[in-house]
Amino acid sequence: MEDNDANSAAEPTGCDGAPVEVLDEMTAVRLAETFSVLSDPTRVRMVSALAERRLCVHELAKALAMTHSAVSHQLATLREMRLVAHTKEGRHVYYALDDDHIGDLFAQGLAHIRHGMDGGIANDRRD
Amino acid sequence: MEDNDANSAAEPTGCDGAPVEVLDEMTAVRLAETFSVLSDPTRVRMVSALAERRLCVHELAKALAMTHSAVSHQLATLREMRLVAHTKEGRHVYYALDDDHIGDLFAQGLAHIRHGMDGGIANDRRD
DNA sequence: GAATTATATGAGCGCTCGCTCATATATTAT
DNA sequence: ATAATATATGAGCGAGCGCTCATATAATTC
Repeated sequence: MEDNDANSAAEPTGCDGAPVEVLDEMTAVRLAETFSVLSDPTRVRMVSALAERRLCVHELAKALAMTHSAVSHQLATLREMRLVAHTKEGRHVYYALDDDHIGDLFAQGLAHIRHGMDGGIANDRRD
Repeated sequence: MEDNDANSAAEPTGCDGAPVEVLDEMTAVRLAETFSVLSDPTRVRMVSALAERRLCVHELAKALAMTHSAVSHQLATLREMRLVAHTKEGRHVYYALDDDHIGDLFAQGLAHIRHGMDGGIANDRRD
């Protein structure tokens, strides 16, 4: 094995050459947590509904065709992440989006999906 | 509190009034799938590295301090989602980002996390 | 040829996640 | 007070995910 060459095997592309810069773990975790909010269809639809106007649990459950419990659990998660604000009025509790990141990411993701995407192929599903 | 009939109870805030617009299920699923890519710290760091330049599995594994197997599995997932392109050169396989959505979302999410919640410029990487 | 390097992949394990179910609490109506 | 409505929450289950381990394939070197 003549390791006199700069490369070991096939390409002079510097496979082990320059150091690779990777996002630090802490930031990666925080980013992942942020994106995790929209990584579930139910939460995506919740955010889409709450982006329109504030809603109580009952409305949300009805709109999403889900049980109150399931909706309440998801809202609790969003609340713990401080992404929604809740206001109690009578026996209703109204929830509203209270974080700009999520709204922005949702809007950008939606725009990307709805528009022509990268390659210019309008029709999808090709495998 | 004038029309005191079918309306349930507490608030005339239109709790059951106007219909709630929710994103359709198919779009919600596609959005969730897109965001799922960045919902894991490992993939976030992979994308951050691949956003810089193309890398082979070996480099990626080294940069992320992970086994080749784990990296290869994740790359397979990204490949199936058509988010990365792979090029075989000799015995190396180089991977590169091949989807604008992911890069954009990554950049925006990172900007939000780093700068609080302003417009979203910033294309800074680690260090 | 055999050995080494680079990557891919199936199986399996532990963990997390989202849901249902049951129950608890709070508010309003009767 | 009792009932009905509205929401919250713990427990638990099934599914999915990310990793490791073992093995397979391909290219390169000896």
